[in-house]
Amino acid sequence: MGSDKPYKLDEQIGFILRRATQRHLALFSEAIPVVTTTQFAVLARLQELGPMSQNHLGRETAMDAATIKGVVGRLAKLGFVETSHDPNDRRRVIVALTPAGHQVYAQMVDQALAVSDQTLAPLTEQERARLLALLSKLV
Amino acid sequence: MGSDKPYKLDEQIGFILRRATQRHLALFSEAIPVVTTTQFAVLARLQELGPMSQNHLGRETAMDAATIKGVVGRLAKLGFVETSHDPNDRRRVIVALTPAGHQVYAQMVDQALAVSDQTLAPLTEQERARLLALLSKLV
DNA sequence: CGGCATTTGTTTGCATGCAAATCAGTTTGA
DNA sequence: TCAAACTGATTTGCATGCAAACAAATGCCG
Repeated sequence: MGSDKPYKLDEQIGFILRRATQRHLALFSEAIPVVTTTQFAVLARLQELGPMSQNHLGRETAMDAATIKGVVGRLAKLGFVETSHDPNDRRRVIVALTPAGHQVYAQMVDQALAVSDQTLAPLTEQERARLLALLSKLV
Repeated sequence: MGSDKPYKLDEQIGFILRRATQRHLALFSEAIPVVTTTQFAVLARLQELGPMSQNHLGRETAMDAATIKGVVGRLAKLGFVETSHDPNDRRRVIVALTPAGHQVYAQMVDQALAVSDQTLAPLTEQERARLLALLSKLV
C-alpha cells in the first residue's frame, strides 16, 4: 500500500537543488550581466584548455551537442569566440576565444569568484568545503 | 592585480549545482516519464495544500508567473489539473487537481521518493542529512 | 579494400526559466 | 471617493536543456 514516508516537497533534493540554482543564477546575472553562467563556463574552459571542437567543448562544460551549439552561436554573435574548420577532420568545428573573449574573461573572473562566494555566504568556511565535497559526490 | 585564487570551473558551486541537477532530472525522467520534476512539484503542492490561485501556486513551487502558466497549461492538457475563476476576485485563476491528477500523484509519489533516494545514493544517511541541511541554507 | 559502426554536427520539438511590458481587477490612503 | 499603488495574469523574447532524427565524415575490422 501507500508509502510509510510522506512526500515533503521542501525536503526533496531536486526541489532544493532547483531553488539553490535559481538563487545562484540571480546573483550571477546581477553581478555579470554581459554573459550567462553557461556562457561563462564556456569562456572559462576555453581559457583553461585552449581551442577545441564544439562537441568536446560541450562535454567539458556539461552541455549536450544541441545546447552547446546555441551557446557557442550566441558567444560568437557577442564576438567572444570564433569558429573554424579542423583541416584534419572536416566534421569538426574548432571553437576558440577571440581577443575580446580573453579580455572579458579576464575582466569578469574575479566577479565570478565573488558570485560563488556570495552564493555560499550563508555558510562558514568549513560548511562550504563540506557542501562542495558532498555535492560533487552526486555527479 | 589579478585574483589570488585561480578560477576552477569544476569547483564552482554553480557548475556543480548544474551537474547535480542534470543527474537528478535524468533519474527522474527515466523513473517517471509521464510528468517532469516541475510538473510533479505542482501536483505535490496541490495535493498538500489544495486548490489555489495560479500565481500563488507559482510561489509555492518556486516558479514565476510566466513559468507556472506554461506548466499549468501542460498539466491541464494532460488532464491532471483544471482551472476555474475565483468568484471573489475576478483576476484570479484557481488551479485544482482533477481526479486523474490525484490518481497519478498517488501512483507516482513512491517512485518520486525513490528518485530522491537514487540521487543521494552516493552518500551515507548522515551525509544526506548534512547535504540537505547545508543546501537548504543557501535559499 | 570496403562496408559498418562511430563520431561530429545540425535541426526540430518540447519544457523550463526569467525579464519586461501590458492589461484587468483590487486595495489603499489622502 | 477616487486616484495611485498593488496584485494577478498574459504575452513576447531570449536562453538553456534534452530527445530524436538526420547527414556527413571518419575509423575500424574482417
